[in-house]
Amino acid sequence: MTRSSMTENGQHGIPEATVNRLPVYLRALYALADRGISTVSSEELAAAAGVNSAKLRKDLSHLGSYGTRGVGYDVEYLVYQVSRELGLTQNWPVIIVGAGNLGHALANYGGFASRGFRVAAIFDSDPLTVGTRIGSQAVRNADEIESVIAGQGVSIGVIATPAAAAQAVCERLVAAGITSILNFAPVVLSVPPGVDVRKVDLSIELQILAFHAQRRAVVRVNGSGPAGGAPPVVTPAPAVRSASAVTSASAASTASAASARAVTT
Amino acid sequence: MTRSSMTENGQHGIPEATVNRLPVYLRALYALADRGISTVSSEELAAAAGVNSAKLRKDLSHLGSYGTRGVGYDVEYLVYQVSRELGLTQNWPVIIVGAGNLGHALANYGGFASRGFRVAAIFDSDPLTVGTRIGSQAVRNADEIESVIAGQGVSIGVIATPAAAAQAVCERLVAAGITSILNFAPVVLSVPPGVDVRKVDLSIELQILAFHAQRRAVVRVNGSGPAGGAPPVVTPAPAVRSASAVTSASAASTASAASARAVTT
DNA sequence: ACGACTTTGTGCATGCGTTCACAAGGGCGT
DNA sequence: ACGCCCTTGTGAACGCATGCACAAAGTCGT
Repeated sequence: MTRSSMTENGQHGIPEATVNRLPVYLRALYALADRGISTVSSEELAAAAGVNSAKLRKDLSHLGSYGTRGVGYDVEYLVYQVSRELGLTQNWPVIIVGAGNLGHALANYGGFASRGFRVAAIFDSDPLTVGTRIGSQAVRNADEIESVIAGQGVSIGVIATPAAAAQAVCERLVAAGITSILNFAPVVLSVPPGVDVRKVDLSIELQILAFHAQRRAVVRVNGSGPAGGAPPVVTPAPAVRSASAVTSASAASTASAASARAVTT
Repeated sequence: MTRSSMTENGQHGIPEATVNRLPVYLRALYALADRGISTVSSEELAAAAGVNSAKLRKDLSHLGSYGTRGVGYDVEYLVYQVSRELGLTQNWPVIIVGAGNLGHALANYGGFASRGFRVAAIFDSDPLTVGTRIGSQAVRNADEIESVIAGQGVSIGVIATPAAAAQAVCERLVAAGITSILNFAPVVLSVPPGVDVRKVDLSIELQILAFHAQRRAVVRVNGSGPAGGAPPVVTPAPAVRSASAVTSASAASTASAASARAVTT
């Protein structure tokens, strides 16, 4: 039955930007519920979620009219509605590929299995790592990836491998039926249409922060030096832009010289 | 809000969306350089970065005219220009607060210190953790946060603490002079204006993936059951929307109360 | 019972981001 | 030297997201 009256917004009507915020609202709602608060206004909830109240109301309006005018939203009821919209009323089995530092941390991450997700298995290809225990799980051999996916109906996979292995792992997961991938490896994964990829990348986030930090610093000093705290400037060699030697073969060797100081992963 | 405004395009006209993609381009450029490629067209680079070529050209045009028509971009030169724009020609000291599973993984993360960043220190408040070694660093007592920030001119901090401690740590970092924060704790940090916060949140990413996965599944089955792989449905209690007991304080503890109606997901 | 007050839900305007399509510009072959 | 061809850089149109401002709607006090 279509619960929506207007234009069948049940499936496709929710903007992507709204979907990206729903988990934030959900977390804020859980925090409110834990504090015993049963009703919340859009103003309060927006403050807790760090967004504009009008934006929050518009976001929630895409799910339906779940508020009460003059009062606000019932926390418990809204938790349920948002959870349902996000698909958290089922318990998604998730597999983690890569049991290194990061895979380890992920598997132990409490908030992981808490609401809507459970770690179905964690895999590694290193024979020395296979068999070690992480929390309640034992690290399984990568050979079993396909059977676990098929056997437990897994559709979400987390890639926590080195960058060099990520694309191959990705293709293997997709071939085995995974349609949603969370990628921690610093590479751009290419996937067939219909597969959803989200990436989490520490160094990208740091670089974005660095940009803004530099901008602040330059504005403060007005056009010259870096940050006020005076981190040492280590300007690398700026390549001279020659007008003629574009096709010169020496560029390749200088490129490898530049890459020599760059450690991959 | 804080965007361009002033007509001075010379430095600060770069849109936020572009800044967020520059690190991706930079990584793709490094990968090309490692393969000995010295010149790249916008089409090729865009493919490597997973974006539209027109978007890439417009993004790069905000940095200046660094391409050669009919040829493309010089990889090495563009690496330098993007790096400079991102502020990576200096070596940013970064501190990590929280030496748990995640802080451990972050401190060991190679790509961290490789390009433009170095771990100045990692802190924890647990006396049992303080003093243990992670890579080349020893975990330092949280008491030293302020002195390290001041002494080394640190302006970027990473919060890898439990959620409950994050806000307090954040305020402490800000008070000590940190202006850029990368937050891994699942809370919305509130900071004074002028401080830049980015968040990385595993469970939020998973929930967004779950939304799309559910949408795909529902579309495929057309309105009834969940995914084709048949993950077990564990529908939690839908809260009954009462018209009068809005102010009841018992709601929080009865979050797991039995459902009145079994909603088919 | 009724009016004043509170808060939701939303039309609308504005600004940003994306994409198309093409002119401008430079290299390369002849 | 000259014209063909390739690719960049960008003007312009379009679509999406944001935030304001207000009417609709429901509650609470009297």
